[in-house]
Parts: sequence; C-alpha cells; structure tokens
Amino acid sequence: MAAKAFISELKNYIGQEVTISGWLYNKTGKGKLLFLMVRDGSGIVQAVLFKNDVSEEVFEKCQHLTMESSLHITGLVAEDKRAKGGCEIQAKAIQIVHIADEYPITPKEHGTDFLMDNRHLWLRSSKQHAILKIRHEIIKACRDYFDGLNFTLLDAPIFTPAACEGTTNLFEVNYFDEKAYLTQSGQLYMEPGAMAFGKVYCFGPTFRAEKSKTRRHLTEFWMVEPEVAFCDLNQDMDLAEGLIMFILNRVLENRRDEFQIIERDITPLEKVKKPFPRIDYDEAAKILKEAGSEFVYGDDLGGGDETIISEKYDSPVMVTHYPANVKAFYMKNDPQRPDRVLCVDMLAPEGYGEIIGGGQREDDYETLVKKIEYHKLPMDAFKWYLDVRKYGSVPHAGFGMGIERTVAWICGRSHVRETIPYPRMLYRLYP
RNA sequence: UCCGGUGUAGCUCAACCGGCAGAGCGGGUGGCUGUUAACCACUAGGUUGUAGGUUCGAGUCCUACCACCGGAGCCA
Repeated sequence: MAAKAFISELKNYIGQEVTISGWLYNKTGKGKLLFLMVRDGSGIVQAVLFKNDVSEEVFEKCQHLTMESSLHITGLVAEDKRAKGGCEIQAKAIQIVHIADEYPITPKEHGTDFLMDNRHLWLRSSKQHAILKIRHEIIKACRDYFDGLNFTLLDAPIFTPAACEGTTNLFEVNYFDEKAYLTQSGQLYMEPGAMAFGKVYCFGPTFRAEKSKTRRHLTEFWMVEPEVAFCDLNQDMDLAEGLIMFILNRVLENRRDEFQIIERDITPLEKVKKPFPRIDYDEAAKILKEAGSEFVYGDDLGGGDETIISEKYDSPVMVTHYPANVKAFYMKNDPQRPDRVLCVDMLAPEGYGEIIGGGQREDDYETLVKKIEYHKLPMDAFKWYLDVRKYGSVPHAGFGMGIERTVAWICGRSHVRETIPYPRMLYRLYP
C-alpha cells in the first residue's frame, strides 16, 4: 500500500511509491506516453504515464481526461531534470474520482470581467493561488508580531450603532426595530480596550459604501488595528515601522517560491530598511509643489500625490501632522501647532500609496466634546467613547493597516481585487 | 456621481470607405515514447450587449439603455 503524500513534500519520497490526490491542471501527450500535470493545493507535479504500464482502459480514459478532473495517482517518485520542480511520478495506477465538465479557464489570456465571474475557479490558477498564500503569510505575520509584543486580540463588533467618521460611507442594515451600520473601523472599540488591557489589536473585515472605482478600493476589506495606552505619535510610528519590517522579513523568508510564480521582482522589498523616512505635511506639500502637482495647500493628499511622494523613497514614508480639518474628529491636536493633528499616514513604495493611517487620539474630555460638536456628530452615540476620557484618561495611539493594499504592494499587483479571495466592489457582489 | 474607453464563437481578438462574419486558443476525432501554454491533420461552434432609427444593404453610421474596463473625488 503506497503512502499518501502531498505534492509539496514529494522530494522526501524519492524512490518510494506514493499516492497523490488532486486535480488535473494540464495534460500533454505523445502517443503511447502521457503527461498529467496534477495539482493538490500544495503544489503541482507531473505524472508520467506509459501505455504499457497500465491497462488499456485506464490509458484510454486518461487520454480523454478533462482539465480539473479529480483523481488519485499511485506511482514511483523519481528525480528527473526534465520535469518542472525536479521530480515526477511514474504512474502505475490511476483512479478517476470525477470527470470535470469543460473547464472555462484555459492557459491562454482572459479578461478581468470573465475571470472575476469565475473567481471561485480562478482561485485554482497558480498566480492567484500564490498571491493568496502570500496574503496568508502576511496575516499570520501580523498576528505573530502583535502576539509577540504581548498584545491582546480584542475583536471589534461588525454591527455598530453609529459612524466614527460620518454616516455617508456606511452600509445600513435593519437591526430589529432600529438601524445599524456595518463597521468601517474597530478603532473606537479598541480605545476602551487599551485602557483595559494596555495593548490590544483587532483583526477583521470592515465595510465602506464608498462609490469609488479605483485599483485601491474594495467595499469590504480587512484591517488590523492596534491601540496602545501610554503611547504617543512617535511610539506609534515605531510600532507601525516594526510591523512592516516583521511582515517583509517573513514573506522574504517563507514565500520565495510564490514570488517567483507571480514574477514579483523582490529587490524593492529587500531595499526596505529601518528607519523609514518621516516627513510632516509641510515637507510633503513642498515635494508636491516641486513635482508640479495640482495639490492645494491645506487639502488632503490625493491618490496621485501619494504616488509622487512614495516614489521618492525606497522604504515606506510616513507623512505626519496633517491639517486638523481634513482628518477625523478623534485625532489629537498638536500642542505646538493647534491647527495640525498628531496623525500619520504610511505610504508604501513603488507608488502604492497609503497602507496605514493612524495617530495619537484626543485624550481630553472637554476638547473631544467640542470636536464632536464641531463635526456635527450625535453626542449620545459617543457617550461610551467619551468615558475613556473620564476614567483615568491617558495619552494613547494606534493605527489601522489595510491588508489588501499591503498584499497588493508586496505582491506587486496593480489592483487590490486579486489580493482577497472574493472581492466585494462597487459593481461586484458575485460570486 | 463625473470624465474617457470597450462590447463580434466557450476565451482572446480581426473584419479597410457601409457590401459573402474570420483567426488563434479551448472542445471533438485521429496520429506521435519526454511533453513543459507540445506538435501535425481533420472537425463542430454565431440573434455581432439590448431596443429602436438611417439605408437597396448595418458588426460598421445615429439615438437611448445595459454591462464591463481605466481614471477622478473619498479613503485603508
């Protein structure tokens, strides 16, 4: 009885007989010789089938086997330079589990719309598979980083009663007899959490009903959001910088094969070094002016502006101290310059733009009340949030990192839609 | 929501000035003992996004709508 093996570990079975179970990825023939490329989710290997080694019936069936048909293959694992990956299976027995219908995705080119309609099948393709393996590695690295620093995972709710940055971008849902909204950030819930646990983070999906149709937007995306008590803007930036370095080290160590599959040139990733450049809003404005941007001083940075700035550096750049009126109400004003806030946006290199937004939170009760009034937000809804400033208020800070934008940068993909298994976009809710 | 673009075979695309709707891939059949997106031969496959209009004649021109792509604003 042959041992069951995964394709990724076949190198350990050279000279032995194994059984692999998977799907037919591609097939080529040469008369009495048949090559079956088989994938099992862990990798791809070619099985070689000689007509004389199996029954006439099995060979006949395999000759007509359709793409993505499922099967068990038993045979000897052998090293062979002619095989991709360096080893192959010399098939002795093949058991067909299911003969697939004509598979819509072929090795030739396809359009985005067609592939997105077939997203559930596209996941099987090697590049999509590799991107999602890297996504997995990045997510695991985020958790390991914060867990290693003794953060506590504190999940934030998905249903929320009110917005933290206005209601126009929120998805409204019926919640029995009242209205609720899908969360657009867990931050407001992390702040009280930081007062209870010191260092916390949440990791989950967030929802924004923005009618944006760009390569950087999804209506449902994942964020990791740490929040730390007794923390100022600079310490917050140190934490963010450490997270990015931790992630990069992990993917460069563990995901070389996947980078090769997606043809990502990793030299830009290897160039990223601490400390990341830190510039304030005025310096950013100067860079944009010199670059001839149509940027208006006092406004938020546009997508194109972020690209101009991030392309100037090898490492992610942190832009701080934005004008208070372009940022959210909870940000703490700079005591040195009250029209500015103690915030930070991290812009990824190679023109990828913002992947992290965060900063120090307003910790004074009266000031925060005035800000909520100024932004015309419903005071009742923030009563619990204000309590953080009533019972032992301390300086605290945090940030949110968008997973899909981070994956898009690290994988060198132009669009975030390939960095999440099932993207939700303005005009796509299916599959 | 605004600006620009594209809709032709299962997929990716051709079709000149308005004049017989075509190729490659994929599918099917057959051939080939080392293929890597194999190769060779044969073969099936079409309401040209939808509705209307102009014309002897529309894939092609006009109008509206729909779908998608790229960009803007907003944001991670």
